[in-house]
Amino acid sequence: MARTRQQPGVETSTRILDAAEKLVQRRGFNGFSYADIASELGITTASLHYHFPSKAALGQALIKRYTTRFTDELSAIDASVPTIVGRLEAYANLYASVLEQERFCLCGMLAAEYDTLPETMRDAVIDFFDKNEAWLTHGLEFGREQGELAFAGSAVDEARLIVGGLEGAMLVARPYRDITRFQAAAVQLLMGLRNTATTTS
Amino acid sequence: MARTRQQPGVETSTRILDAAEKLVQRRGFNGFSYADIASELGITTASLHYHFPSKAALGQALIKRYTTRFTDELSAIDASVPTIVGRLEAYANLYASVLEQERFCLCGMLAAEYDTLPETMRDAVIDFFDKNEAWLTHGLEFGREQGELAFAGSAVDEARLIVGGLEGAMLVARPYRDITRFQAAAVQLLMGLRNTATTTS
DNA sequence: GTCTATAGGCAGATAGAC
DNA sequence: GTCTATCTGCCTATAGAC
Repeated sequence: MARTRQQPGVETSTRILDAAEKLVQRRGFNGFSYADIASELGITTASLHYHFPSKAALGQALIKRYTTRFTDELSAIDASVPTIVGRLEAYANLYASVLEQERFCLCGMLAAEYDTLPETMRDAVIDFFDKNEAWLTHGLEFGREQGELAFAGSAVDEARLIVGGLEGAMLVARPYRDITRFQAAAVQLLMGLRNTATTTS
Repeated sequence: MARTRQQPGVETSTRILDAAEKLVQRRGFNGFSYADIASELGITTASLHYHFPSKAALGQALIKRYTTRFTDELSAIDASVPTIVGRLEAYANLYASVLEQERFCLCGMLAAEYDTLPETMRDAVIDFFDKNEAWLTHGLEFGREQGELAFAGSAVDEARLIVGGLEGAMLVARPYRDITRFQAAAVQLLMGLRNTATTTS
């Protein structure tokens, strides 16, 4: 019915993942069916099973691709943004761009549904959060050593506060359809980290 | 099968709401069925429809009861805890007690599933967050006037940061089955509000 | 790779007896 | 209020033709 325009050069498996990703981020893993993807792509559900034999397999592939894309973007930030404050802002903007598409973080959504997920998907969700936490922790430690940042507790706790804070801000902002709620929270979470004591020009 | 022990004095509708509430908080509104409630209570799904004609009606009743109970607890905090810092700690403990039962906030879960919910449930979810925000905003403003609290931005923004921060901390802590992740985030969110400049004995 | 056809199960919901 | 019986529809998944 509401089929998207054909993209001749794109692999069918990629188009399936794109459609499924959007559906999970908006409706949850338990809130969509193979029929939803099929109607959007103009193929049958039987064809979907050729590419992804089970919904669990599709879900696992979804998280894996999402995590890879995300960590690639983190590497790109490291390579292009010199300051830690700038990197943290770029990190928050990754979340903001998801919200702008009227979606929730894929793994935030799956964290809510965690109890109902197959084991392989659970492990992949944890892996996503572990990698977020590791990247942030490293950046925060480095920023504090450099004197660019200042915060009271441990870098890990600060990293977890940021991940949870951004996920929660997205979660609550979405029903209100108000991106400024997220933006305000992101600013507050990151502003307090700036070291205002020392001289960094 | 896994039927809970009979509670002779408790209304059936109450027992239905209790079972459904637990299921939604653990598995989501799209992650449970009438059959789940029926087997837990030892009655049939047809009986459930006598008490709640549709799943949407059950969901709406669920949120309404949850919100009422929550606001009652907020009133009890106001009546029994003198300091604003103490009230905020008690507020965070409401969330912590949910997590201790291996559950997610009912409305946090429904916020994730928001796009799939019937209209009446959506409005009730928004109402829950509005009431949280209003109570916090009032407390924060009062605390700042009294000199007990100190924070840079507006009270509303600070309130929204706290709601989102606690919801997100719960969301991420649950897959890890690690309550300390939530506790650490809660402490960090509230600690920074203390006014360390003036004299409050 | 994609299709038709279909299996087998579970979903929410209703009618009507007790 | 709770039951049995049943409806209709949707779900994931498979077999086998093209």
